[in-house]
Amino acid sequence: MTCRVRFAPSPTGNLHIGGARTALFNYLFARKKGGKFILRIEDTDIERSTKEFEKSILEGMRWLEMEWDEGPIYQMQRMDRYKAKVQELLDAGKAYRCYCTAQELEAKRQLAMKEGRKPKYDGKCRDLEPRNPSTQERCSIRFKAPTEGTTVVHDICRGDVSFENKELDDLIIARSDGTPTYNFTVVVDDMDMQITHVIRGDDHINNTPRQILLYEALGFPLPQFAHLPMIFGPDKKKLSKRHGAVSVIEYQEQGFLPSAMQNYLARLGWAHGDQEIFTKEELIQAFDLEQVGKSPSVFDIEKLKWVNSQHMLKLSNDEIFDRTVPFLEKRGIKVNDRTMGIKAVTSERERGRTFDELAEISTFYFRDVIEFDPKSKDKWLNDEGKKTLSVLVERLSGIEDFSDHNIGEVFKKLIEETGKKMLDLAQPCRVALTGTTVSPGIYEVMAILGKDAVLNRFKRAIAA
RNA sequence: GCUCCCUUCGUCUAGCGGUCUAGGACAUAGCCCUCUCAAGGCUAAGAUCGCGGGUUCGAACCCCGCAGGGAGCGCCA
Repeated sequence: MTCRVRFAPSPTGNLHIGGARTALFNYLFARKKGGKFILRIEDTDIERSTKEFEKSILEGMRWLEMEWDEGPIYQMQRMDRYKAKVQELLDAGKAYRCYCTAQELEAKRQLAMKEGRKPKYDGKCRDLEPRNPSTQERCSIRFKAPTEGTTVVHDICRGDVSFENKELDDLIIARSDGTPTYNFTVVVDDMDMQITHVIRGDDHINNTPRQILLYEALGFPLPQFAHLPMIFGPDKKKLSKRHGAVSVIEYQEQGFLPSAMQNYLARLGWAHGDQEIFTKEELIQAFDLEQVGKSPSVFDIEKLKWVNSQHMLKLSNDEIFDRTVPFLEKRGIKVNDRTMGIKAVTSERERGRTFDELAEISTFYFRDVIEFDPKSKDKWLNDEGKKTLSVLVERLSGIEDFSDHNIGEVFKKLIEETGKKMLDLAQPCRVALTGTTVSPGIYEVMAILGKDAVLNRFKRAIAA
């Protein structure tokens, strides 16, 4: 039987880091096994679901290159199917109508907590004589769960986890407005979609025994379960807005590569020996659910940046440039000369760990007027520095072919004549040209900028 | 409170009874390279394997307690 897995986000927020990792593991598993990866939108929370969030989730999926084979399937379009299944359980006596009000239930919950009991439904309506539903009295439908015995979850990642059925209560499968609830729809959907492996976050493990009971009541064979450990923020608390960027699209906006994000996310809770850097193909090849760890991991942006830099190193200069352009444009820079642009960005490529960083440090090439960093200016654009620049203006003007090599010759000659150190020549140039004391090799910078720009910037620095 | 789960350097992790005086990676520090900064190379520091008991000739790995952390306990998903 071919494997069928699904990712089932609810469109009540953007695709966040944790969701993306879950999606990725499903995706990798499906590809590795030659199975199907299905996308399902769990949009039954009408209050909070929006089309915008759904679009954003799909965008995130596409950005991370997790192509789905089927779907998206919308739960809202399957209402009739759920209702039919609820009726089936009702007819079989495996579910019953509950007339308790939400307020009543909430009061009982509070009381139970206060008294140190587990706040579960007391079964008040469980054995009520069935009333005539046509009276239109508001009621929810509850699943009649077994009160004794043990339900064992055979989990691929964590082994066997057992629950006493008496700890589980009669969960509501349909609200009083007739709409089905999560634990019920997941089961019906996974059954109908013939899901073979349910791979999801381990915040769902406590729901799993209930779902197993539902499978049994509905007379369906169980899928395999795999619960993935959570991803935490630096404070070891569940990742949330407080930790900054949680949504994957924000990482796209920060100039990370999809392949790097995949790589980093895959290594959270999973490892393949000592290997750190993986291509997508390598991930698919090496991925194994049984190797997934059990303990939660902390999301570390620094390591993500490093992984990203490693993936950037593999790109061609053209590709690096093309991916940097949007980030230059964000800074109001329009690159007219592509050849020059490629040279400029290439000269900086090892200095940026994301495309956003790369764009930032490359801007000086494209601005007509650069700003001097105050500290750098004080240190290097002093009388001595300006004198040096003046001499250079004179010497450099004489160069016809303004090349790396020829510029270097001028510097060497000047050093020979004056006995000055290279540092004392290079730094004033750097500040004059880039505004800071950090840049690629100074000959290279000059050659890329071109003679006119260099001389203009020198003159402006001397006058500053 | 109750139920379930987790626990190896600051962080991600390797380890699946002897090869562990615990390996790699990020971050940190230093050195090399060098016109600055990166990249790259080398080195250092950093984990009494949460704690306490067992089992065993032998335990990070198996068992039992304890502690800490997390998740769930919704007419949310």
